[in-house]
Amino acid sequence: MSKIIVLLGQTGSGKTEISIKLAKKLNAQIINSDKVQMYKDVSIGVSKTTYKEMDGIKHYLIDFLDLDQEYSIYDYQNDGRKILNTLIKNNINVIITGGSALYIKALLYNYDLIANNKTLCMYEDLSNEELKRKVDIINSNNLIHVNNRKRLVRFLNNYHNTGKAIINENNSTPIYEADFYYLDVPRSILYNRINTRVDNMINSGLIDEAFLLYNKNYKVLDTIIGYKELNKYFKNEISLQEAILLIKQNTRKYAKRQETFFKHQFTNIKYITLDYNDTNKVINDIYLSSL
RNA sequence: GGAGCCGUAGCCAAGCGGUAAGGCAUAGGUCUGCAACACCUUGAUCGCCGGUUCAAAUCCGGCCGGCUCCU
Repeated sequence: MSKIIVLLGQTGSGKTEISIKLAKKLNAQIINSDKVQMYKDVSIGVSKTTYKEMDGIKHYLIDFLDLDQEYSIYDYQNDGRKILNTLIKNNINVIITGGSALYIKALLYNYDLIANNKTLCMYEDLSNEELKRKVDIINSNNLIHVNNRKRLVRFLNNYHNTGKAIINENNSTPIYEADFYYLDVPRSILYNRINTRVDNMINSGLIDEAFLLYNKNYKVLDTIIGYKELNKYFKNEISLQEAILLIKQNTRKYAKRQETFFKHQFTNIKYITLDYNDTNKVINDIYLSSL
């Protein structure tokens, strides 16, 4: 019977290396669950796992999307489950790793997602208060904050597309049996790693990579850390120094959000303390605990 | 040596006599669809000393520190 291991960890925690070494040990294959790693043409800024780093381990759902291609969490759920089912059928162990927790949830839990559930109406003529009132009428138990316009709009679109007033119900039943591991790294160490990683990205040519893509005007690039800040620099809105500091800061903030979200969403997590001087120990710990 | 301006939380900054706006950062948190998103919560007694006043970050004097100009 194949095992499913979910390797959680903040950006910069070292998931990639651990996942590949673990895959070798478990004879497993890897499904990527990081939204930005799915895109082609961005590599330095997203720390895309290179072919060399993969070291012969089969990876799925990585480096396959065009930057202007639409791909929703619904698509991911579908594609991911197909792959997962095939691997299970063939008795192959699988490791799921990546920073997009919501994608992992949608993949492994009973999330009812509907195809083509697009945001058709932005409700630009309504104030936050008016939007909130509309949402309250449809579902008085919703916990969406008045100021969270993006979520309010999404709720209303969702309702009109599906007729469902979804509020976080029935989403915590797992469909697949999986073990969750969280690479626990002390805040100060993680932040140092993040800061030096950004410096390394710059030294490895991130500016050139970003500039090339900047000229092609892909909209997603204004949402991806590393590219959105450099875009501001290319537009002469900030200096290079400011852009670099912003990249570091935004990455740290993202890591912080990941931490709260992982801990909040996945209740059966096993925490693994990471010692960077001895990563083999971590791999061994996970390996033994997964048997 | 003289003249002027300035000194408010880690940073930026409002207030100009009635008991410290706001923004950013930090920290904590929320979360079913563009999720590396969006949102919530979070702090000081105002350079120091003295004076005036019922009351001073706000007025006066001295000192310290910074900036600009003049000789």
